[in-house]
Amino acid sequence: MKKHTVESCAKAKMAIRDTLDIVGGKWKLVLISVLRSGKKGFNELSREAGISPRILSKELQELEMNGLVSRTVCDTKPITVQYELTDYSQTLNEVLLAMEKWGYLHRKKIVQGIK
Amino acid sequence: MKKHTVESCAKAKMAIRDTLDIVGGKWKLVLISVLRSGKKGFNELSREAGISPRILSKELQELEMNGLVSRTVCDTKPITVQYELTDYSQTLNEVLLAMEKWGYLHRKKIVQGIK
DNA sequence: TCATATACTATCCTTTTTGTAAGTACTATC
DNA sequence: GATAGTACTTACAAAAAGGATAGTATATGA
Repeated sequence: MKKHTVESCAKAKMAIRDTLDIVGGKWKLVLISVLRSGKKGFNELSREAGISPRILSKELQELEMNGLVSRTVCDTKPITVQYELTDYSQTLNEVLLAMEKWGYLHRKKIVQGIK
Repeated sequence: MKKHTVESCAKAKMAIRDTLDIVGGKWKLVLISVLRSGKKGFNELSREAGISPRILSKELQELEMNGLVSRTVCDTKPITVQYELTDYSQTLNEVLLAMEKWGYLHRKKIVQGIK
């Protein structure tokens, strides 16, 4: 078991803030989670995530800037763009997994509390 | 290795949203992280987390409502209140740990990128 | 009585985030 | 030529989040 001193918690606090700076907010982790089923086009992503084009555009730019998503323009008839997770985004797997698990757990707890 | 189908990602998406509903935002996880070094009073928490009383009050109420933090009034000379993590909050350990680890990793990556 | 400390709460305001609706540019199809 | 599909962008508006400042209530000590 790890100790939780005031100092170690100060460092932890900073690390958590750093993480939140990159993947905090309403959409970042949801988008990454959606992109895990494979590369997607802009409108496709918009529909699947339920996010408006304006926000999607902004979020994707930020994710790209932080090296979590790659953008590829395909030379198709109507030009298409593919958004895909990068290798670096795999480092977030633990975070994603932990949050998914907790989400399931918590929902279960709430549902049982209602019964 | 887990499969990432469109369906499994839809469920994951919901779970992540559920989690974000409870511990999303700028302060919730930071507060929990700070409280891991032990129970604290209101002003103490305000100072350590660097959060204004108004927001702190609101955040603590929400954390308490969701069963993650307990509030105890102590019958001292100037009345004091202790905020403490609940047992249920321990279920967030994996999330916290994963985010801490990623924060460290990412900061290291950024710093090296600057060199 | 004045200052200080605890734990908030209230008011006001700014910033950030999110959303809606419409528009641009390009190509292909009816 | 009108319509539709791709990928966005722009303008505007609403809502949510966050913060600064001051005030309330209680009690202790100088």
